[in-house]
Amino acid sequence: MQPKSHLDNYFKSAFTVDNVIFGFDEGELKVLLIRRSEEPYDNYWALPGYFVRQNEDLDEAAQRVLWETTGLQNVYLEQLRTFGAPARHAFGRVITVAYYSLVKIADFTPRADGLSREVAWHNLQEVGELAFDHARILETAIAHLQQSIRNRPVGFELLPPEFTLTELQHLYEAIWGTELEKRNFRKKILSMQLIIPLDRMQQGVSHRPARLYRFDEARYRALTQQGFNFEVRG
Amino acid sequence: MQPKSHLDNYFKSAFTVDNVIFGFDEGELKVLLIRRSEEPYDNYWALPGYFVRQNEDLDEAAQRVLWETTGLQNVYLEQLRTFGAPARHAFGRVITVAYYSLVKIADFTPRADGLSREVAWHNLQEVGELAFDHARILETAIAHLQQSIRNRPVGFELLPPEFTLTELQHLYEAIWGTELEKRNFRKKILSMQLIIPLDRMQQGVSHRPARLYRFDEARYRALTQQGFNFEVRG
DNA sequence: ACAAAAGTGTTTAATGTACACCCATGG
DNA sequence: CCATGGGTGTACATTAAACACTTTTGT
Repeated sequence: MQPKSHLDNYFKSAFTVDNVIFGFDEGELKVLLIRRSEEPYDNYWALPGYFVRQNEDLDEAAQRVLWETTGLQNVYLEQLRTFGAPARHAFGRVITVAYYSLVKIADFTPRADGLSREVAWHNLQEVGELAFDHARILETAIAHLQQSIRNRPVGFELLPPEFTLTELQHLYEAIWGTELEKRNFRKKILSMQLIIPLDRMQQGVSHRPARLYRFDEARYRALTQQGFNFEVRG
Repeated sequence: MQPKSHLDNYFKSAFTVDNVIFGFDEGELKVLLIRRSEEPYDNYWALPGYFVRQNEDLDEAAQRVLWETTGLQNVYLEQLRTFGAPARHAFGRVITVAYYSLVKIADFTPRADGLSREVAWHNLQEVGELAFDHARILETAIAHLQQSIRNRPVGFELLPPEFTLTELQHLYEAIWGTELEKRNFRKKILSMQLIIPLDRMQQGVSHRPARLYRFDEARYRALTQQGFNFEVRG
C-alpha cells in the first residue's frame, strides 16, 4: 500500500454486508432476522450483517458474518445491491452490500451468537420495524427474488439436492403468492429436461410417495451458453 | 457521529463508483472509456469512475463523477453490482459500486476533463486491457444488459424520448448481436400498447420517413404493478 | 376402506414464426 | 424514375391454459 496524501480523506469509510436469508418451509416463505445486541438500534430486529474486514472479499464476509450472527454455514449467497445513503448509519459513513439467499429451513438451526441476542424466522407479513434501512433492503430482495425466479432456475440452487415436483411447485407459489396448476406446472418443468428423475422416492409420508428429482446442472450450463431462456410464468 | 473505539478499525476504507456507459449509435453498441491521468494505472484505459465523497449518496456520486471525467450530464444510471476484492486497488481497501447506462451517442459530446487525459467510445470488440478489474466489470455489465432488456423496457428509458420502431429494433439487435424479423418485432412491441404513436415523423431522411413513438411510462407502471411481464425474445 | 397427495392427457385459445410485397420520400 | 428504408397481413406451428379422474401408500 502506498497511500497518497490527497486521497487520505477518502479512506475513512466502513462497509458492511447484510444478508437477506429467505427460508422455505412447509410452503411458507420466511426471512431470518436477528435481534441486535449493539448500538445503534440495540435490541431492534435487523438483517444479519456486520462490518467487512480489511482483507476479506465481500462474498467471504457475507458467509462469515452470517455464521457469526446466526450459526448458519455454507449458505448459497448472491449479491443483491449496495445501499449507501450518507446518513444511514449513526457512527459514520457506512455503506452496505446486501446479499440474499433462500434456504430450506429444516436443514438449518439458527442460534443467537456473539453479535445477536436472538435469531428467528419471521413470516414476511409479520416483519415489523427494522434497524437502519433494512426494511427497504428486504423489499428490494423480495422484488428481486420474484423477478429472478422467473428467468433463472434459482429454485434448484436453493432446494435440497433431491426434491419432489410438488416441493418445487410450492416454492414458486410461495414466492409469487399465487397458485399454480399442477399438471401444467409439471409439463412445463419436465419439458425443459433440466431435472432428472431419480429411482428414489419420498419416505415416511402417509400417502403415495412422490418421485425425487435432481437438477441437471451440466445441461443447464450448456443450454444457457446457447442462449436458452429458462422461463416459468405465474 | 459518535464513533466507538472498537469499530475504528473498520473506518479505513474508501469506495468509488465506476460507470459502464453503453453508447448506441448507427446500430453499433459501444462503451465509453477514459484514459487515466493518475496512478495507479496511469495512462490505462478505464471505466469513468472516482471516489465517492463523505456526504454523497451513491447515485449522486455516479452522476457527478461521470460529469467530471467525461463532461456527460443527466445520464440515466442504474446500479449494477459492487466489486470488492481486497487487492483490487494498490492504495488500500477500495470497493467500487458499478453503474451502467445506455445513451444515444449523438446526444452527448464527451470530452476529457480534470480526471482523464482522453475520452472515447470503443467498440465492444476492440476493448483492450483495462485498469483495475474493469474488464470484469464490463463483462458483467454486458451480461446484465442482455438479460435485463429481455424483461424490462430498458431500451425506452435510454433511447431519446421520441424514436422510430426501427431504432428500437436496432437497439435490441445490437445488444443481443442477433437479427430480428421486422414484422414480428413490430407486432409484438405494438401489441403491448406501451408505446404511443405520435403525429410527428422522422425528418431529413432520403426515404419514406418513419413515424415517431414515445414510451407510455404511466401505463407501464400500472401494468407492472398488476404483475405484467414485459418480454421481448431474441 | 378411507384419507391424502401423486400422477397423467386432451381440447381450445393465444402467441410465435415465417414469409413477400407495396408505399412514401429525396435525389 | 430509382434507391432507400417504412410499413403491412396471413397461414402454420408451437405453447399456454383449462379441466377430472385414477393410482399408490399409510393408517
